[in-house]
Amino acid sequence: MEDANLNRQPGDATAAASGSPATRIPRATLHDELVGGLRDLIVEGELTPGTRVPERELCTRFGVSRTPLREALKVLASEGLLALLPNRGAQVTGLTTADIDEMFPVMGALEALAGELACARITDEEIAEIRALHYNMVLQYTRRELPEYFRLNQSIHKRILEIAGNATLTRMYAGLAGRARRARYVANMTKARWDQAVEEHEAILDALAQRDGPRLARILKMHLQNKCETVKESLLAESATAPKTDR
Amino acid sequence: MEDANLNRQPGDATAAASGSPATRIPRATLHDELVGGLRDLIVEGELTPGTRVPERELCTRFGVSRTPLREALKVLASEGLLALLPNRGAQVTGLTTADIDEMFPVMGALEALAGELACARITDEEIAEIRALHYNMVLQYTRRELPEYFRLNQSIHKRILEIAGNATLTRMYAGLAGRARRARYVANMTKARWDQAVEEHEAILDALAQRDGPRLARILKMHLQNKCETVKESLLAESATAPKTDR
DNA sequence: CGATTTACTTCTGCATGCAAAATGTTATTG
DNA sequence: CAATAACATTTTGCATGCAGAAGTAAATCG
Repeated sequence: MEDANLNRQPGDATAAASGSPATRIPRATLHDELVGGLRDLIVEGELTPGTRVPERELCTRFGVSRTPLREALKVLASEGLLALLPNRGAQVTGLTTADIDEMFPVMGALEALAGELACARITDEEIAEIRALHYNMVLQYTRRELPEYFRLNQSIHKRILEIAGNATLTRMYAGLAGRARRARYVANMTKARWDQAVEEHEAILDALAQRDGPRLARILKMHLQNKCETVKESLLAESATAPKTDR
Repeated sequence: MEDANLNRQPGDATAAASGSPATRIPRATLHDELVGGLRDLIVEGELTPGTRVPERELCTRFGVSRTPLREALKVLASEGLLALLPNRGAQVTGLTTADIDEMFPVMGALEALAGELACARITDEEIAEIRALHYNMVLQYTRRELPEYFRLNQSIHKRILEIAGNATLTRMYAGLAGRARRARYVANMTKARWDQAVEEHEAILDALAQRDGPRLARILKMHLQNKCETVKESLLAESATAPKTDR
């Protein structure tokens, strides 16, 4: 139906200028495309927190006019990824440790709920699926393949959310996780933290396999608490090496 | 029906500075004003679910052009209050019992977290404040003053959220509560449900006063479960009397 | 010289314009 | 007379235009 290339009619649609990681997933509508594309730019860190969002530049980048782009900015602002300064445009919000301290307890509560719901609904096949993901993840852990480990880790959490079968829950969690992901803490995770995370994931798998909802909820809540600490450590370490202006 | 024309004047639009604690605060920017105004129209039920949102009409109503109005529509769509149909504009989303079944467990998890956090932070003065709200609410209950009861009820829940001191949590909860409020179940609440709610609120006050976080969490979770049933009953009753077009 | 004022250049926020799609209405056909 | 076709009208989605605010560079003054 639509080209991944977003060329609009008038003459000036300057396609991808400098090397951008690009957005490969074409959404249904231009609006969704822009929201997704911009969100990626923010999460990937291509737009620096604290700096003004270059509206015109992004227009040429995506090959659209300001109207749809600004619509996307408003949406992202409502998600908390941007801050709208009156007469001063949009600004990427930074992640402070205070933000992390707020977000992770909420994510913990949501994941705990997801765990409980999932235990009540999970099929044997799904348990097997999670188990496969888990041991693949453990494999990457032993190989010290951080990126792949991280990807599988995410998959497991995402799959539990899906199994919980609550779209609202999934959406709320995704919103928070999207914001939290900006911290990109993986790079700074210590060995001890990594060991701990894997251990907790063993317990998660176990509780799931036994369909012990309350236990899984407790484990997940704790798991998120530890993740919170990991992210904060990473954030502090990063701000120590690269003292950027945040917010 | 009243006109909500917001006249804009350049240079004058800056916020009403000197901190006046007015109950009705006009939002700082036009964008926020529109988002809030439209959200009210939806929650109040003035825009019927399932029907197309009359873009042009709303423009004249609010006295703005389509650009800022459409920006607001996109935001409300991202909140789930509207659905965007490609080339067919926006449509107010209806609340099905399935939606309710999804939303209330999430709200329960969030309120439970809020209760735990609040117990750890609440001051004696705040306990006294909640107690005052509570017994005022009970008074309205004995008077069968449903609207005022409902308002105070909301105040208590909101206050607990505030005391929890987690802005992210408050925002997420507010988003869900805003959507749920469209059910306007108050009118259809049975006496039994009302009695039960007041009883549970006694327990809430008690747990708060004792700063028993885990207990408060349990109570709130249960409280929300019951609220979920109440809302669904009301929704079914309403759809039986007024069988409108769904979605 | 540093600080302020002034002139100029973006940039933001909103209004308007326009082509394509959707919708509504009348005409036509079997 | 139901169904379809042809046309007119409205609506949507995006581009563009424009006044005013914010930012920037030059000029003036102490």
